[in-house]
Parts: sequence; C-alpha cells; structure tokens
Amino acid sequence: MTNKLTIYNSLSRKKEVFEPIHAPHVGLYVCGPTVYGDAHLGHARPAITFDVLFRTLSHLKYKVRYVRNITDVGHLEHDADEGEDKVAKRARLEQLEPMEVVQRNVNNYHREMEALNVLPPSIEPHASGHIIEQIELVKEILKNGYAYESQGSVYFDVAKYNKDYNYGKLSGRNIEDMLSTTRVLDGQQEKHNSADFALWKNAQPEHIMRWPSPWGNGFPGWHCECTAMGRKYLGSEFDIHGGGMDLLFPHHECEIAQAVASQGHDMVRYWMHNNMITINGTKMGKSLGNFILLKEFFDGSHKLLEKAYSPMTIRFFILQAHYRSTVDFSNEALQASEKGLQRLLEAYENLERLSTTTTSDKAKEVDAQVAAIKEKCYDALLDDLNTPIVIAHLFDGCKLINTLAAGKGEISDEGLAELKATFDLFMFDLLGLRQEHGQSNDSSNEREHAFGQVVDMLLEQRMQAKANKDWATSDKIRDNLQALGFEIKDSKEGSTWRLNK
RNA sequence: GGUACCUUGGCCGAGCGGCUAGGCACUGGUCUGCAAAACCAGGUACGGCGGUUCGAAUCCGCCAGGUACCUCCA
Repeated sequence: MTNKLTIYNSLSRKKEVFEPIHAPHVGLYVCGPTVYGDAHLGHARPAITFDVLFRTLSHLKYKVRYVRNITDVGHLEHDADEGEDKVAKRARLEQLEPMEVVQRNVNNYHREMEALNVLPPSIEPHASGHIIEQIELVKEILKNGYAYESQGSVYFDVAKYNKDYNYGKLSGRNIEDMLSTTRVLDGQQEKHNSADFALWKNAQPEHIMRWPSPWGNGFPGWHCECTAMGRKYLGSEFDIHGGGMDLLFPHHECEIAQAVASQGHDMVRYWMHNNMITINGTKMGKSLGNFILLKEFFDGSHKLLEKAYSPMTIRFFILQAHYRSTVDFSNEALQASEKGLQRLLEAYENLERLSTTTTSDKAKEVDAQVAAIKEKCYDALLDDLNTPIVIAHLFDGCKLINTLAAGKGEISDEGLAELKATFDLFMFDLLGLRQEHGQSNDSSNEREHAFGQVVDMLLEQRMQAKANKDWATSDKIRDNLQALGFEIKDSKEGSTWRLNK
C-alpha cells in the first residue's frame, strides 16, 4: 500500500491528506453518549464510523490514543440555560442516584458496542470525573477576558471572542447577524447576549449534581468537558475530533472557541462528522421520539421492525453507506444487508474448501485478480473511509471464491493465501465484521453442537436415500428440515445446512 | 427567515468531466432426480429546464421537492 489516508475535514470542507502532528502517535477524540437512556440506532453510527477509523489508523501502524467520553453531567434538556440536567432528571423520575443511572446506561452501552464489535477506546473519561479540569478551563478563559461571571454562573463572551477570532468558522454561520439582532432583546438577563453559552452553571442546593467552584456551587457547561478532557489526554493540539453532524453547532463550535480562548490557538487539526440515520426520511432522534433502540433491533421488539436484526446486520447496513451520507432505515434495506452479509460470510467459509494448483496460466490470472481486489480495497478505505466501495470489492472477491468453489477456474497456493488474507484484513480486522455464533457461553455451544450433529445425521440418511434413488424419503427429510427453518444446500461433496432465523 | 446539504434503475446505495460500482429483488439459462445454493446472462438509471464543454449523473444558473443545523439530540 502506497497511498496515504485522506479524510474530509469539516473545517476546510475538503478532503485532506492525513498528516499526524506527532507521528507515529495519533490523538483521536470522539464525542460519546450522554448516558441518560438506552442507545439507539443513531448512536451506532459514530461508534462504528470511528471504530473503522481507529482500526484503520492502527493498521497503518500509528499508535492511536482514542478518547471517547461519557457525558454524565452538564447536558441540559431543552434550552441550554433553563433545562434540567438529563441525567439528574432521569434519576429523579426513577428515584435513583444519578450515578446509578449513569452506571446502568454505561453498562448497557458497553454491552451493545461489544455486540456491534466496536472496539473499546483507549480512554473513556467521564465528565463528572473531570470537574477540576473544567473549572481550570473556565478560569483560563475568564483570565483571558473571554468570559464573564453573572449570578454564580460563568458565560462565554461570544461577541468579545468574535472580535479577536472567528466564532462560526466550523459551522459556517455568520455570528455577527446573530449578535446584532439579539442584543436588543436582553439587558437584565444573566447573559449579555443570547449567543453566549454557559461555561459554569450555578446550581441551587436541591440540585443533586453540584460541585464547589470559585463562583459558587454548580456544574460545568456541556461544551467544557470535551475541551478539558481532550486537552488533558491528547494535549493542547491533537489530530482528529469526531462526532455526529448534529453536534457541529453549537457543541463543536463552542469547543473551538473555548480552546482558542483559553490557549490562544486551535486544539484540533481535523474535524470529522458522521451524518444522521433517518427513518422515513426524517432524522432519528430522542427528542423526536422516532428512534429505535439497539436492543430492540437485536430482539425485534419494536413495532416498526418486521423481525430481529443481528448486530452484524446493523453494522454492515451502516457500513454500506458512506459515513457522510444520510442513510435511511427500512426493513427492506436491512434485510438486503442481512442477505448480502450472509453471502460474504459464506464465501469466506468456502475459502476453506478451495483446492489449488501449482502452475497454470489461469491461476496466474486469478492471482492477479486477487491482488487487484486487495489494492482496490486499500484505495477505497484510505479514501475518506469509503466502506461501501470496500464492500463492493469484497463482493467481487466473493464471486471469485464461489466461481472457484463451483470448480471453474484455478488459483495458486499463494493466490489463495492472499485472498484469505484480504478477507481477514478488510472484512474482519478493518470493517470489523465477524461471524455470529449464537450464544458464546460453553454450555449452549455444547447444546448447539449436539443439535448440529443431529442435523448432520439426518442429512446423512438423506444421502443414503438419494443414493438409493428413494426421492420420497430424501425430499421428506429436506422438506421437514426446511419447515423447521433449515436451509439445505447440496453440492457434489455432500450437503451443508444453515439455520435461518 | 438565515446557513449548509440532498434528489441516481423496483428498493438500498457508490460516483467528484469520458471507462460495467456493488447489494437486495426480478427475468432467462447452466448445474441438479426435483429444488435450494452457486455460477452465467439480462434492464443503460441519474428531479425538471437551460448553459459551459469535443464530451456532464458529475461543473454553472434557474425551478421543483426534501433534509439538517440555527434550542437538547450521534
């Protein structure tokens, strides 16, 4: 592989060649979930997108420190200044400790990410565990004159900042219009300007989640955590910051402002944003109430789902679209993904059965095809993580394997090894797909194994019947197995089966 | 209202000025005792109207429709 990784930088709105600041080290920060509820399909997208990035960077021999935070404080509902803390609200409703809510949802999130084969990040810091760092950040911004204290809260002075720097450079909005139109409205409000955002919020004693600070008891503003924790673990300048497109404004814009206001220069080189998952053409979002939980996909319990979809189907479905495109949920699309993935995985299994030849022009041709597939997969992945193209080339490999398995064409030992290596690398290591084994605990594996042997036994009897041209018996066995959900595939070597869900 | 973005064959979804994307579904064929699976073949799609160009799904303009952000959201 000779090409370099290019990524689309939201800041420049262009694809750029990725050059780490301190090679071979790479700092990657991604906004993780606010843990006040279960993860839905929308959460899977950034997790999977940046998981592929993490895997790709690691494969390119970079030493990646991947930080994905847990927001467990400071994220308010509704209006950023009036709303209730999301976690605190949930705790109140369920009569739990806030940290009980946090722990439960973090546990669930981890379980679901594991099911999706999303690798754990290097560090997963909690906002609540970094109050001191956030207070320090606020102090620095105050000291530099880009914030003001007001009734126990501290607000970022957007107008002042915008005079010296450029507030809005990431989201591309012209903040001057906003500032001039809104200035008239307030005067006696806490904020000087409605565009200003909270760095620290005063909290009354009845508020459970509050910490002491130079400005009184309170809690940090939402945007502070990422700036403070990103800097703590990745340094005052690091490579990549990712997250969903909906966070671009205000969250990431504010992060930039906070970083620049505190340290005088940018903290992040490349900003990456994944697009949204839509449902009937509209964004899937908690506030819209049209979201489907990941666990509902896995067990098929949501009313919009025709059936359950496995975690790998979800992962494959997401990877079949480019991360910067919206992708629309539908049962039809999901089922298409399910079948496509199955086809790939079965082709991989067929690799085991291929025989090789040592010398043949035909084999050389096939070997060349294999090399081309590998090369194209690399090119696609390094081109801003174009996973749909990678998958398209894997399907080419899939066709090649099946053709060989059908006894047409030849492949050399080396070609076969290369083909397998290509699938191992791209399908499993980089795209992070995996074969799904029903249950992973041993006792059920034993049971499944025993059931499998029973099916094998039946198929053996069917082979006997076929050998005797006793079609009635052989068809009866096949039809009965099919009625139970088994798919039977015949070939010259014998029959194989698969249990369809 | 402001700012971005999107509109591709039955469905999903790549594409970034010329070369078959791919998957699912469908149709025909090969194989098979019959099926299934697999393989082969088949459909020349780019919202509309103009423009630039030897050449446009791809660039420009207008129009139509849609989405996102501007308030919490991955």
